[in-house]
Amino acid sequence: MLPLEIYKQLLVEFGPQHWWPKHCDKKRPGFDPRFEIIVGAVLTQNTSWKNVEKAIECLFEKNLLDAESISKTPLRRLESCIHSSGYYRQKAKKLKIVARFFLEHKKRPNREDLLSLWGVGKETADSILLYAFNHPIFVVDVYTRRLLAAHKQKKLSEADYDKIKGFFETQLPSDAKLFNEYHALIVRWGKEKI
DNA sequence: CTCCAGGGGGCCA
DNA sequence: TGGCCCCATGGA
Repeated sequence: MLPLEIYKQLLVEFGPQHWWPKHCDKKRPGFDPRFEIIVGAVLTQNTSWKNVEKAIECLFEKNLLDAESISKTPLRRLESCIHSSGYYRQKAKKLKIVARFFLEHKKRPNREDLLSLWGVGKETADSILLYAFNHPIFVVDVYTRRLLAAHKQKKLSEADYDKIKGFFETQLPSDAKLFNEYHALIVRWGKEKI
Protein backbone atom coordinates (compact mmCIF):
# COMPACT_ATOMS: atom_id res chain seq x y z
CA MET A 1 0.00 0.00 0.00
CA LEU A 2 1.19 3.51 -0.84
CA PRO A 3 2.19 5.97 1.90
CA LEU A 4 -0.55 8.41 0.94
CA GLU A 5 -3.21 5.73 1.12
CA ILE A 6 -1.96 4.59 4.48
CA TYR A 7 -2.23 8.18 5.64
CA LYS A 8 -5.80 8.50 4.48
CA GLN A 9 -6.67 5.28 6.18
CA LEU A 10 -5.12 6.41 9.47
CA LEU A 11 -6.88 9.76 9.28
CA VAL A 12 -10.23 8.08 8.82
CA GLU A 13 -9.56 5.68 11.65
CA PHE A 14 -8.18 8.09 14.25
CA GLY A 15 -9.03 11.59 13.06
CA PRO A 16 -6.77 14.64 13.44
CA GLN A 17 -4.40 14.33 16.41
CA HIS A 18 -4.00 18.00 17.29
CA TRP A 19 -0.26 18.04 17.71
CA TRP A 20 1.68 21.27 17.47
CA PRO A 21 0.97 24.01 17.02
CA LYS A 22 -2.21 23.76 18.98
CA HIS A 23 -3.05 25.87 21.96
CA CYS A 24 0.35 27.48 22.28
CA ASP A 25 -1.85 30.28 23.54
CA LYS A 26 -0.03 30.94 26.73
CA LYS A 27 -0.63 34.59 26.08
CA ARG A 28 1.99 36.80 27.55
CA PRO A 29 3.65 39.82 26.05
CA GLY A 30 6.33 38.67 23.65
CA PHE A 31 5.50 34.99 24.06
CA ASP A 32 6.86 32.95 21.16
CA PRO A 33 4.79 29.80 20.65
CA ARG A 34 7.58 28.28 18.57
CA PHE A 35 9.85 28.08 21.56
CA GLU A 36 7.28 26.12 23.51
CA ILE A 37 7.30 23.58 20.68
CA ILE A 38 11.08 23.46 20.72
CA VAL A 39 11.11 22.84 24.46
CA GLY A 40 8.51 20.14 24.06
CA ALA A 41 10.54 18.44 21.34
CA VAL A 42 13.48 18.14 23.73
CA LEU A 43 11.53 17.17 26.83
CA THR A 44 9.58 14.44 25.08
CA GLN A 45 12.68 12.47 24.16
CA ASN A 46 11.85 8.89 25.14
CA THR A 47 9.23 10.27 27.51
CA SER A 48 5.43 10.16 27.62
CA TRP A 49 3.77 13.40 26.63
CA LYS A 50 1.81 13.41 29.87
CA ASN A 51 4.99 13.87 31.89
CA VAL A 52 6.19 16.55 29.50
CA GLU A 53 3.02 18.61 29.87
CA LYS A 54 3.58 18.99 33.58
CA ALA A 55 7.12 20.20 33.00
CA ILE A 56 6.04 22.71 30.36
CA GLU A 57 3.30 23.98 32.64
CA CYS A 58 5.85 24.51 35.40
CA LEU A 59 8.12 26.41 33.03
CA PHE A 60 5.23 28.60 31.99
CA GLU A 61 4.14 29.32 35.55
CA LYS A 62 7.65 30.36 36.45
CA ASN A 63 8.02 32.48 33.32
CA LEU A 64 10.75 30.21 31.98
CA LEU A 65 9.18 29.35 28.64
CA ASP A 66 11.40 31.55 26.52
CA ALA A 67 15.01 31.42 25.36
CA GLU A 68 16.31 34.33 27.43
CA SER A 69 14.84 33.06 30.69
CA ILE A 70 16.10 29.52 30.22
CA SER A 71 19.52 30.88 29.37
CA LYS A 72 19.66 32.96 32.50
CA THR A 73 17.97 30.80 35.11
CA PRO A 74 20.16 28.64 37.35
CA LEU A 75 20.58 25.07 36.15
CA ARG A 76 19.21 23.68 39.44
CA ARG A 77 16.04 25.68 39.11
CA LEU A 78 15.56 24.40 35.58
CA GLU A 79 16.15 20.83 36.70
CA SER A 80 13.56 20.95 39.47
CA CYS A 81 11.00 22.51 37.15
CA ILE A 82 11.27 19.80 34.49
CA HIS A 83 11.73 16.97 36.97
CA SER A 84 8.56 15.15 35.89
CA SER A 85 9.81 14.73 32.33
CA GLY A 86 12.62 12.38 33.34
CA TYR A 87 16.32 12.59 32.45
CA TYR A 88 15.98 16.01 34.04
CA ARG A 89 19.69 16.67 34.46
CA GLN A 90 20.47 15.96 30.82
CA LYS A 91 17.38 17.76 29.58
CA ALA A 92 18.07 20.87 31.64
CA LYS A 93 21.47 21.04 30.00
CA LYS A 94 19.92 20.46 26.58
CA LEU A 95 17.43 23.27 27.12
CA LYS A 96 20.26 25.64 28.03
CA ILE A 97 22.12 24.75 24.85
CA VAL A 98 19.04 25.01 22.65
CA ALA A 99 17.98 28.30 24.25
CA ARG A 100 21.36 29.84 23.59
CA PHE A 101 21.22 28.62 20.01
CA PHE A 102 17.88 30.29 19.37
CA LEU A 103 19.01 33.48 21.02
CA GLU A 104 21.85 33.65 18.53
CA HIS A 105 19.95 32.37 15.48
CA LYS A 106 16.69 34.21 15.81
CA LYS A 107 15.83 33.59 12.19
CA ARG A 108 15.46 30.16 10.67
CA PRO A 109 17.57 27.28 11.90
CA ASN A 110 18.78 24.71 9.42
CA ARG A 111 19.00 20.98 10.04
CA GLU A 112 22.77 20.83 10.09
CA ASP A 113 23.08 23.52 12.74
CA LEU A 114 20.45 21.88 14.92
CA LEU A 115 22.17 18.51 14.61
CA SER A 116 25.45 20.04 15.75
CA LEU A 117 23.89 20.81 19.13
CA TRP A 118 24.52 18.43 22.01
CA GLY A 119 21.20 16.77 22.85
CA VAL A 120 19.57 17.30 19.46
CA GLY A 121 19.48 14.22 17.25
CA LYS A 122 17.70 13.68 13.94
CA GLU A 123 14.23 13.12 15.29
CA THR A 124 14.35 16.14 17.58
CA ALA A 125 15.86 18.38 14.89
CA ASP A 126 13.24 17.31 12.37
CA SER A 127 10.42 17.74 14.88
CA ILE A 128 11.58 21.29 15.54
CA LEU A 129 11.82 22.08 11.83
CA LEU A 130 8.42 20.57 11.08
CA TYR A 131 6.33 21.54 14.09
CA ALA A 132 7.88 24.87 15.06
CA PHE A 133 9.00 26.18 11.66
CA ASN A 134 6.60 24.43 9.35
CA HIS A 135 9.27 22.94 7.08
CA PRO A 136 8.03 20.01 4.96
CA ILE A 137 10.24 17.46 6.70
CA PHE A 138 9.11 13.94 7.52
CA VAL A 139 9.86 12.92 11.10
CA VAL A 140 10.89 9.29 11.55
CA ASP A 141 10.55 7.44 14.83
CA VAL A 142 10.29 3.90 16.12
CA TYR A 143 6.58 3.78 15.26
CA THR A 144 7.34 4.73 11.67
CA ARG A 145 9.53 1.65 11.48
CA ARG A 146 6.83 -0.51 13.02
CA LEU A 147 4.31 0.85 10.54
CA LEU A 148 6.59 -0.07 7.65
CA ALA A 149 7.14 -3.51 9.09
CA ALA A 150 3.41 -3.95 9.50
CA HIS A 151 3.02 -3.18 5.79
CA LYS A 152 5.49 -5.79 4.63
CA GLN A 153 8.38 -3.34 4.31
CA LYS A 154 10.69 -5.14 6.67
CA LYS A 155 13.81 -4.21 4.75
CA LEU A 156 13.00 -0.50 4.71
CA SER A 157 11.88 -0.55 8.33
CA GLU A 158 15.40 -1.56 9.30
CA ALA A 159 17.11 1.07 7.15
CA ASP A 160 18.79 4.13 8.61
CA TYR A 161 16.89 7.24 9.60
CA ASP A 162 17.59 9.37 6.54
CA LYS A 163 16.70 6.57 4.15
CA ILE A 164 13.24 6.21 5.68
CA LYS A 165 12.84 9.98 5.82
CA GLY A 166 13.73 10.20 2.14
CA PHE A 167 11.30 7.46 1.25
CA PHE A 168 8.29 9.25 2.69
CA GLU A 169 9.40 12.62 1.38
CA THR A 170 9.65 11.35 -2.17
CA GLN A 171 6.48 9.27 -2.01
CA LEU A 172 4.34 12.08 -0.62
CA PRO A 173 3.54 15.63 -1.74
CA SER A 174 5.91 18.03 -0.01
CA ASP A 175 3.39 19.47 2.41
CA ALA A 176 4.25 20.43 5.98
CA LYS A 177 0.63 20.13 7.05
CA LEU A 178 0.50 16.59 5.72
CA PHE A 179 3.79 15.58 7.36
CA ASN A 180 2.67 17.15 10.61
CA GLU A 181 -0.52 15.11 10.76
CA TYR A 182 1.03 11.94 9.36
CA HIS A 183 3.71 11.70 12.02
CA ALA A 184 1.15 12.32 14.76
CA LEU A 185 -1.13 9.67 13.30
CA ILE A 186 1.69 7.14 13.14
CA VAL A 187 2.41 7.70 16.82
CA ARG A 188 -1.28 7.31 17.59
CA TRP A 189 -1.37 4.12 15.57
CA GLY A 190 1.67 2.82 17.40
CA LYS A 191 0.01 3.29 20.73
CA GLU A 192 -2.79 0.99 19.68
CA LYS A 193 -0.20 -1.79 19.51
CA ILE A 194 -1.65 -3.30 16.38
C1' DC B 1 7.24 -6.75 39.84
C1' DT B 2 8.25 -5.36 34.76
C1' DC B 3 7.78 -2.53 30.69
C1' DC B 4 7.87 1.63 28.10
C1' DA B 5 7.01 6.52 26.71
C1' DG B 6 6.31 11.80 20.82
C1' DG B 7 15.68 9.89 21.95
C1' DG B 8 20.38 10.93 22.23
C1' DG B 9 25.29 10.68 23.66
C1' DG B 10 29.47 8.03 24.78
C1' DC B 11 32.28 4.19 24.08
C1' DC B 12 34.17 0.30 21.76
C1' DA B 13 35.11 -3.18 18.23
C1' DT C 1 28.52 1.62 11.12
C1' DG C 2 26.57 -1.27 14.80
C1' DG C 3 25.87 -2.88 19.44
C1' DC C 4 25.57 -1.65 24.35
C1' DC C 5 24.98 1.11 28.25
C1' DC C 6 23.47 5.24 30.56
C1' DC C 7 20.21 8.81 31.52
C1' DA C 8 15.03 8.99 35.10
C1' DT C 9 10.11 9.84 35.97
C1' DG C 10 5.43 8.08 36.10
C1' DG C 11 1.69 5.30 34.45
C1' DA C 12 -0.05 0.66 33.05
